[in-house]
Amino acid sequence: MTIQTRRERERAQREQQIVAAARELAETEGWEAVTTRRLAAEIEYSQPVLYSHFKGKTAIMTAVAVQGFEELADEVRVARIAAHGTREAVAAVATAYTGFARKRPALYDAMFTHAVDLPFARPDTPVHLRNGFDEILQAVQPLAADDDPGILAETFWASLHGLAMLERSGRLPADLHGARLDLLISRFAPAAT
Amino acid sequence: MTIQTRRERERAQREQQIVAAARELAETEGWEAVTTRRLAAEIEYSQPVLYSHFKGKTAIMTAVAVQGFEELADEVRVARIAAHGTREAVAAVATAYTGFARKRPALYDAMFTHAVDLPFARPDTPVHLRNGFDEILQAVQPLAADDDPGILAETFWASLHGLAMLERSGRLPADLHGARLDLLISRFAPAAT
DNA sequence: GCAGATCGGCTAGCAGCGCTAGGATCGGAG
DNA sequence: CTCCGATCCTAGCGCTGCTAGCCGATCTGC
Repeated sequence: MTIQTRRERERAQREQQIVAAARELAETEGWEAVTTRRLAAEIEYSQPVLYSHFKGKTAIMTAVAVQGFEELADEVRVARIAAHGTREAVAAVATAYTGFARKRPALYDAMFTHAVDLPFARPDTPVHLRNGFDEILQAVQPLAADDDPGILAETFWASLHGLAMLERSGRLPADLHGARLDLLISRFAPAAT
Repeated sequence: MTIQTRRERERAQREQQIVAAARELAETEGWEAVTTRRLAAEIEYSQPVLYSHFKGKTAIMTAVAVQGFEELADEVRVARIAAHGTREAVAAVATAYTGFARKRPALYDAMFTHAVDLPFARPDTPVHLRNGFDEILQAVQPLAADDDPGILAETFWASLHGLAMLERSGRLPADLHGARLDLLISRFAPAAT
């Protein structure tokens, strides 16, 4: 009994090690440096061990992405709660969101460019994946007026995501990030609100 | 002389063949199916021939992406010119842009997810890459008010890109695309303009 | 306490990838 | 006719994700 629980604990630990190693490697050297051999060396086990934990490499990347969604939601929540007033909350959320994307590009990539088959926009969407969206929803809800708050949140989210992506790939000059954010907020939360 | 020109012509043709084959393969089976071997078989030459035309596989993908930028700019231009009034032009541009992304997902991916090292947002950005942006700029310019039109166009572009990407990966329900687009336009081009 | 089943992790290898070295072949020039 | 240069191919390198099959350690039943 105890032996078995110890084994399960060790196994769970190792699984976390794998995810952590993948994340760290991706964040320091980019996802193209994350190979199953490299990962195996990092956790000091042989390569096939990875496959007793995950179905494949993409499953490992998905696990990293899920971590990312949790952290992103946390950071956005903290920023939103600290802000006073609707417009400030929206601005705080926007800044936190794009800041996260800029601060952790590899993680953000795992979440939005790679792990494509996560169950989003479905009734069974796990809470971890919904939380980030809910933060945006909370922030922009007062601005909905006649519009559906959900649609509004989706659209605002998409705008933030688009900014993050285009800036990250150098398609938009990075130094004007603040100006773009200001403009976006001015269009969604006009004047004094 | 004539022989040499014939050779050059054939060579240019073959180069176009390669790009066309890469694009078609990507659009029908996805980019993961586009391998240099597959490509070589498609043009009925051996694999190393590809490398006498392009520096590597990514260069081929970049060539496909450039084609995409030209076509996207064309489609957006046609839509914008056909529209009357500022708001209608903005709506037309938005619909054409997101429609292109939905109609040609592989091509759009090559343009924005893969070919990362295209010279954007720099003084020497080639016209092909600027044209699409300029169409957006033309459309939204009248809405700038006190804001910089360039910043406005960048932000609007980012919103469209974000919508396209999130919808494509199933992170936003596809059937509400129109509602999101309407809302976005209502925020950038309010009421009767 | 010991034989047999079970499980966990390893070594080795497969098919496929992007890319390249080196040789054959073929056309034009002297 | 011979040589030379360009063109294209075969073969192969080092890497990838992934898997088959073995082997030792541990757990189970007698």
